Amino acid sequence: MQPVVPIVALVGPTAAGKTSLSLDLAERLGGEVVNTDAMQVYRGMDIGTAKLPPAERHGIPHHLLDLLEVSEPATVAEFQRWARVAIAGLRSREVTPVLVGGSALYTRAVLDRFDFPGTDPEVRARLEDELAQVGSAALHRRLHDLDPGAAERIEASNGRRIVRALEVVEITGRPFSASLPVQEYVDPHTVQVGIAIDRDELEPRIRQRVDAMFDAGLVDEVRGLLDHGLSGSRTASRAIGYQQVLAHLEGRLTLDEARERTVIATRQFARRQMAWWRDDPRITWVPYDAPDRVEQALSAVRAMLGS
RNA sequence: GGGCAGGUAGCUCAGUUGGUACGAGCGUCCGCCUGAAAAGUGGAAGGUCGGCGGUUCGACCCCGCCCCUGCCCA
Repeated sequence: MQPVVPIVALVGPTAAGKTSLSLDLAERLGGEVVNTDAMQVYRGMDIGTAKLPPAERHGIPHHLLDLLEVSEPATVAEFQRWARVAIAGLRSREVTPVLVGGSALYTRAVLDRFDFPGTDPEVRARLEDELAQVGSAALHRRLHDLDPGAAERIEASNGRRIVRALEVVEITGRPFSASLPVQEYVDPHTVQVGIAIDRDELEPRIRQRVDAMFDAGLVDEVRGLLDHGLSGSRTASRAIGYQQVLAHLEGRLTLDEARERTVIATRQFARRQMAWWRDDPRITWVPYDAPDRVEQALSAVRAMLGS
């Protein structure tokens, strides 16, 4: 009989200590790390994404890092495919995948039953063009005619989601499901461990981390990525820290403003992250500062395997 | 010491020729989220309008004094 190889996913807000716990978990489980961070997939985005340098990985292989050039757009659907392939590959070798990353949608897209309807660059481009021309309210009215259910759930001001809904309707001829799917793992042998930390405790850590990033040369990193097409990019240039430093390099923010805006954006991001996981009853939460947090996480894994 | 400008939401600022502050952006808080998700987006809370006194039926807006900030003159 084949042993069951679990899928372990570590979630939690930025700056809570996911990376360090992931190393411990992978070590104890004989696993390898699979990144689920939307921005760490970019080559050259290291300091600002808090990417663990190879020398500090304790010899544990890390997957799904450095896959894209900053000029290339990233998408969830594509990431979902990569991640599932990587996970399947590890499990076939009886290696436990330890997923780590702060991108909640990415993580759910990998673990849960998420089906992304296709996309069509031409349709998308045309709709985006229209959005710029007539505005989101007009497109929302059209969506209301074509797909009342979706229009109901999407704000008339959210051009992005309206465009995507119209695209799906046009391509598939079916309504767009404008809400998240049910929380259901693709593979039942999945465990999610969340790092719990109060926002009061997180705030100073975020500030510290941002300061450290700037001190470590974030501005130079961004300057270097300019040659690789960072500023024109659709996704990479929006990353927290990068976006603000870019604004500084373009003279729209002072260095101090860029740093402060980065702290604020990170704090807001952490809030959004927590909102994602708060309503997922499947997550086992361990306090960020619990001395035995590794043990707690491991027992969550054992509990799942034993059940 | 004198002159000028200014003191309105946590911050930066609008505004009312005297009739209950319509405020805005940012921040904060709460929510949404299926191919940009470190993205996008909805809602809410927050103000003794520098202080004291006066004029007036009524002042944040007028008058006086005072305090604070910036600039200029001495």
